[in-house]
Amino acid sequence: MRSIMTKRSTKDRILDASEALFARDGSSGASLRAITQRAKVNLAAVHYHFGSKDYLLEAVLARRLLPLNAERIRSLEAYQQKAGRKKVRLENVIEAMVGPALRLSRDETKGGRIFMRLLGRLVLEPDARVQKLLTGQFETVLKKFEPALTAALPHLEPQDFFWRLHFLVGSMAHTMADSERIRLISGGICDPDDTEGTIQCLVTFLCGGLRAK
Amino acid sequence: MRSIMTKRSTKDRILDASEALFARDGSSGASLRAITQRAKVNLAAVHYHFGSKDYLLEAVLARRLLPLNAERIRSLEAYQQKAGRKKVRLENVIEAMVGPALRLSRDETKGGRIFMRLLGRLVLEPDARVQKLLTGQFETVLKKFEPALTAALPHLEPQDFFWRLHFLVGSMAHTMADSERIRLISGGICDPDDTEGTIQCLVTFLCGGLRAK
DNA sequence: GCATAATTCAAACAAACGTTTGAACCAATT
DNA sequence: AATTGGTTCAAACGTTTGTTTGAATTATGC
Repeated sequence: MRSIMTKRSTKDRILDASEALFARDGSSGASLRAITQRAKVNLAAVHYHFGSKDYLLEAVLARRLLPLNAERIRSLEAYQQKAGRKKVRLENVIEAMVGPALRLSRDETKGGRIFMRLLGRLVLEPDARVQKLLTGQFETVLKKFEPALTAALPHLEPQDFFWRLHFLVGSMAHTMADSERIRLISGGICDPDDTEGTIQCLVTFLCGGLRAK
Repeated sequence: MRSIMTKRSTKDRILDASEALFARDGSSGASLRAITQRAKVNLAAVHYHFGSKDYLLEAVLARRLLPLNAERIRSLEAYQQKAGRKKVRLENVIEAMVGPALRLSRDETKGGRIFMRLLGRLVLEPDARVQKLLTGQFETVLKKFEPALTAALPHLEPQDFFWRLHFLVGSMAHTMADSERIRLISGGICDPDDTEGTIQCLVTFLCGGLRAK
């Protein structure tokens, strides 16, 4: 089996269906019955493979988030190596931060905007377990990026530094999570499917904001 | 009645409790039983006064959103009047856009961060009725702001213009909705309770980003 | 103070929820 | 061929859900 007609496993089918329905209906709005029906899987399979609905949500997150953050760090290290003993340009640091995330958010074979919409929703969900998982992930990334960022922005006071980092996260999250509204509001002028164009546009905006005044 | 010991009406008590629980648990996670219990009101009162859970959510939104957008437009018009026949500075246009929203998000007597958290959650909820209400509100505001914005950013091509507007919304929404994480991540350096400081910091960042390149 | 309307109340409704159970199935090992 | 361990299945568990009902209560107009 699984040679050419690669039939996805029960676990994967549940993860895919959960990702889609958690994103569309929220973590409490999506029912296990709807999920298992979409996955063409028995209702009890969720508890057999994941233990509970909460653990299922955790698994959905971990599947995408761990590779994403690994890729961010890998990308930053590549820029650092290319820069040698010089410091990395701000544009490159920001690209390493938002590029992988935006590429993931546009890669439909890896959840794409579906997962990003879910992520956007969960950021504001005060469920303790989810919050711990998310902020833990973010702090891991921040730890790696902070030296390069402060080096590229030497004149920025700590207070402004963190605030602007906060604004950065907002722009990035909003762009990842909500990719169709921009098309609507711009009257079709902006194309969120042009991933690299979007990234470049976002990086320019963010660097302008970070360097301001 | 209602002279000094101003006892809030059943309707208002329901709205307040709904706002809090919709924000904390999501629009499907918050149950009418939890809401009516918090409001110290009979379960059937929701259907008597609002018709259904969906209409209740609409009422919760309308109560804050209509005055907010009116205030934004009022503020922009005040800057326009002060500028006379000269064009309004970008900083002032942006302040008129994000200032009222951030002040509302910090005004606990008017829902404050509770309402903003709810708003942040609903932006990503694809429920048709909610989406129509939200984008309708935003377009009303955008119609009023677009001339002043393009005048203040004459060198920006339409595509960049709309993208950066999109990024602006993201930063603003994230700052309004999630006011405690910044304190945590900055290690206490940033104080989201300093509303005017936050606004100024955000305006600086956004103007830098909008003017970039 | 009576009649009429507006509001509140406890109780019940069917439907949907997450979770559990125990038997059935299937692929491999002995 | 029998046995084992992992997996799937239909059915049921007890709660909780949004909503409805009809009577009780309170406020309003005359």
